[in-house]
Amino acid sequence: MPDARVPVSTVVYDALRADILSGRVRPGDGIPSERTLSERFEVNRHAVREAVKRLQQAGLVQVSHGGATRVLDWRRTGGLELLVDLPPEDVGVARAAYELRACIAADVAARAAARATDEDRASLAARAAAFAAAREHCVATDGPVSPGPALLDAYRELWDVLVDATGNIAYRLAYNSLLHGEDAVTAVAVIYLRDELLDAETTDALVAAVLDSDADAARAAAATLTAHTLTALSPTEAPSR
Amino acid sequence: MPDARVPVSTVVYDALRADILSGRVRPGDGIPSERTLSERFEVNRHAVREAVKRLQQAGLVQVSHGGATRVLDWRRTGGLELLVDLPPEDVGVARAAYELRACIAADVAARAAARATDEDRASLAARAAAFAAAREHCVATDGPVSPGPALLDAYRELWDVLVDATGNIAYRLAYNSLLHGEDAVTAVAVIYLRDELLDAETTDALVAAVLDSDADAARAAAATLTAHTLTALSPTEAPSR
DNA sequence: CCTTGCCAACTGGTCCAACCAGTTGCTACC
DNA sequence: GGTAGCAACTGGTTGGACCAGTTGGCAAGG
Repeated sequence: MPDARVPVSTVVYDALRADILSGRVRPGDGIPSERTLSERFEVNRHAVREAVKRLQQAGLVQVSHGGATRVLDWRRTGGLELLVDLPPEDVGVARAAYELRACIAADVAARAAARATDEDRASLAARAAAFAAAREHCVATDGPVSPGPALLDAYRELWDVLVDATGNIAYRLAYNSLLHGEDAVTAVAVIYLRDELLDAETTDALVAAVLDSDADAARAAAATLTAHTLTALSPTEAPSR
Repeated sequence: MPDARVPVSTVVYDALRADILSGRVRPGDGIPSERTLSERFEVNRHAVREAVKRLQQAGLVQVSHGGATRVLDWRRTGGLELLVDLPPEDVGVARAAYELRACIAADVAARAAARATDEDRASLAARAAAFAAAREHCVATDGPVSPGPALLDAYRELWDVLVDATGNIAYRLAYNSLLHGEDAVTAVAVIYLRDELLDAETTDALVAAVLDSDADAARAAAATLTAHTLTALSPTEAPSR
């Protein structure tokens, strides 16, 4: 049994973050004082302080010396890294995330096609081959119904190269934010991404377009691929706000 | 004179973060022990711990009990919120950020046109009027050469409404990440955004398209607007990676 | 009565000192 | 020479104390 020692400050952080993101405490509310929290969680005040520092770093609370620590409106002050902390059971959140991914992916494909270096193209070809092999193996082993995590990993590595090939650090960081913690939802991600992962034809077209420096074709292929997943996520409904 | 008291933990955090983001310490390197750092910065170990917690939260370091704290490759592990912490003098970073913004803005415009509620449309009309008024005032006061921060604020509020109208929390958070700390660079942002801020015709077309639920026209208008700024940021060069 | 000023009781910020709990590497024993 | 174990690191946690801002009520003055 993995003991999975979790630092007490992390316990406090997770609890407070969950209270804020779930709306149990509302923006403008004050959170209890550090001394009160340290009693409530039965930990030392220093641990509480470390947790509060992290909340502050995440843009969830505003701390003021002498005054109360207030909860901020994370929809206004939070950064993209909060996305993976939102309640994963909310399919609206998932759709929102994949819409953003679709938007960025199309641009990434186009810019990768326009800017990829020879080195990038070589990496892309290698990853594409690995992905194709994984797909073959997956279809042969699991059948076409349920692609495994291995295929998803190979697909991610493919996009990894594309993102790097854009030479744009902002795309890179946004991509990181969208992926962080996705390991926790890999199981469900595979379901949503099924059609996208198994569309070999369009994937090949995407790779070919990038290798051929055809930005428009690359963008179109990326759009087609991501559309599969958006369709899988209740296409007719707008995501919850 | 504003004393601008900065908590010591923030001083340590800023120093360590700068060392990492600037590359003075490389991924895989170990950072000095907490006790060493507390001596070096002449602060208490708890202050160092709070700083390290924030570094950990930002995805810049990996802490392991008993072992050394190692620097991570922030280009792989960092989130979008790091973007505004990157050296602002690097024009490549600015171009990367505005490319991402352009990508998202086009999608935001299209989805806002498709999904805006009557309430959203009313807000949009109000903000559009306020922006137009600010532009008139700006041109009359400062001349067409240098739009002031007030115009930029009005423009941001306009986009604020559009982002909310998409009903997509991911767009909202990404938008937040792109704006955070931009106040620090408002002066330079105004220069880059000049042509975009003063293109009244296209701005009006964008608002009209959203009010008219014309997603394609909204996307096109947004693309035209953001293209102005990308052109201002050395259009012929790819951003530095 | 109302205003004004001060002080006490909060809040967070910082420090010291100690100990617990993992990791690492050298050393001394087998 | 191999290995068990001890020491000397590392981070994790605790307690207590004090400094430094903010807040609100209470009392003295108008």
